[in-house]
Amino acid sequence: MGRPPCCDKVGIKKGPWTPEEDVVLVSYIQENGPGNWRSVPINTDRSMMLLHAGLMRCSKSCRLRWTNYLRPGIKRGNFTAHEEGIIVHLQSLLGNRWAAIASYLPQRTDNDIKNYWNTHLKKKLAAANSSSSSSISKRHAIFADDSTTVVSSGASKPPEVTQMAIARRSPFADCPSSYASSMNNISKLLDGFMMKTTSPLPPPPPPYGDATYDVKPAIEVANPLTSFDRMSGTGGDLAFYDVHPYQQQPASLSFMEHGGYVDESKQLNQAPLLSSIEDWLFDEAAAEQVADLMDLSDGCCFVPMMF
DNA sequence: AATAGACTCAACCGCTCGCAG
DNA sequence: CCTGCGAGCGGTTGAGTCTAT
Repeated sequence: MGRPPCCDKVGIKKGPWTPEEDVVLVSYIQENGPGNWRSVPINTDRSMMLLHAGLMRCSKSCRLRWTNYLRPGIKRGNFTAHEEGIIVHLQSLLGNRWAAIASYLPQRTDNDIKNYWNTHLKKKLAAANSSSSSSISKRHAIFADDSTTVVSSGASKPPEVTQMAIARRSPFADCPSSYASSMNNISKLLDGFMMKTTSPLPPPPPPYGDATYDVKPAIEVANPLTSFDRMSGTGGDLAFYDVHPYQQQPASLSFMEHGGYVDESKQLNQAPLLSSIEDWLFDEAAAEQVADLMDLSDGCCFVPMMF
């Protein structure tokens, strides 16, 4: 079962992406838009090879790189206590459906959330569980097994319905504006790339959590990525994500037109239907219990509309 | 200072889903 | 309805980094 891997082709590069490759991919997406992986230039070969301007990567790898790293609006670095609470809350509800969880935190990628869960939150919850059998776990029977995929709190509604409601309630309109868009990261990256043409050693990309990496730099006029503002519609202020569930007001659609978050936009058009489990999801008391369980009170910024 | 072990996270792999022909 | 293909998802891996000894 399953199809042969798309990257078996001889000559297709694998492994870490170089800044040069990022630039090539970004340039390509600037021209063709994200999500058009099917329509990437195919060089006489019907395989999924992206052979654009010398980028020898398969489309799968390109898509992953774009969605997990280069996509505009991605927040990188430390997860806030608020985000942790949301993730724990949603994981208990949806199980390891990281894409669904990520749809509620559009600035985080499913990969990022998955990694963070596996490396941080799982341990936190395990420690909390071992120390005390909390009321939250009793109430919802959710933290006993990390691989839980079905919530045992009596939800009869299909997960996708729940997802829709979750997506409708995106709290992003309330998110602080301190998020760094990956556009800025790319801008930095491009700076490095361009400097490379004049200096032998471009500055290495700052490490995770580096404040300078997250602080919005001035995007140089000469930077080809400046047009990302137009493409993404964010204008650098993440207006794209400003989707209030009840306003039903489409955010900037230019990015969606290129295939970004189409699912969410579809979901937003669904009629609101709140099950009891969804009520629980947004139940303030439940969230507080999660926060207590995880001891997330320090610097916590639970958004009032959420919790 | 050197080394081993633990940790992190970007990227890959295998699979399913959905659509087009 | 069947088949093939691209997109997307979740699990896993392994190289790089950090920390403890």
